[in-house]
Order: sequence, then structure tokens, then C-alpha cells
Amino acid sequence: MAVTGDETEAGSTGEIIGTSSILPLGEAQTSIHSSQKPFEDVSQKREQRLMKNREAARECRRKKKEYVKCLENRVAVLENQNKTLIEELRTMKDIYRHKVE
DNA sequence: ATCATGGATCGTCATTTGCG
DNA sequence: CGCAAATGACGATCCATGAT
Repeated sequence: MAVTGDETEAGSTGEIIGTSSILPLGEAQTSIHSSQKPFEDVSQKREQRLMKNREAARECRRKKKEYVKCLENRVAVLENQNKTLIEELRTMKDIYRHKVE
């Protein structure tokens, strides 16, 4: 959801720094004549890798959200238990006090 | 209506982790 | 040890909301 439109990839951020270590820039510029294959291969591999990582990131965030929800649930349960126990303790104390008096 | 601000979500890069 | 998957960190974008 969200992120309207530009799923054209590489669209917004990191491209300046990002690609440096991966794209064969020199080759891309110089060897227009010699077989285009290596470049296509490399950039295709890169696309593949980016897509996989994109999906991995989505999944990772989904799991994390779920984990946090679980924790919040657990907190709620424990808080309730705590309340109940405190109430119970107070009752017991009352009973005890009336007995010794 | 316009601007400022903050939160949510995304894609990417760098790093960590776990497995063969 | 090398590789693929998982995750943390960062900056970009979108959207809602309140102030002017």
C-alpha cells in the first residue's frame, strides 16, 4: 500500500551512492560494441537481488509488527493478572486482620 | 488555502546470521 | 568459508492534523 506511482525502481534515494560497488560503470560506458551481454547479465542480476531484498524487507517488517503485537498482548495479560493478584492479596489481608482482632 | 510537523511506510545499502 | 536470507539504519515519500 501507499507509495503511489513511482515503482519504477531506483526512483528516489540511494542510487547515487548505492550502485557504485555493483554496477560495472566503466564497462557500461566504454564497451558499447563488445557484446552487451555482461552488462545485461549484471544489471539483471542486480534487479533480481533488489527485488528479492525488497520482498524480504516487507516480510521482515510484517513479522516484526506481529512480534510487537504479541508483546503488547502479553503486557496486557500480565497487567490484568497483576491487578487480580493485588486485589486478592488485599482481600486476604483483610480477612486475616479481622481474625486476629 | 497554505505551511509545518510527525508518524507510517517504502526501497535500498550495509551488516549480521545461519546453513551447506 | 561462501552464499542467501534476515535485519538494522537511513533517507524519501505520503498522508493526516493543527496552526496561521
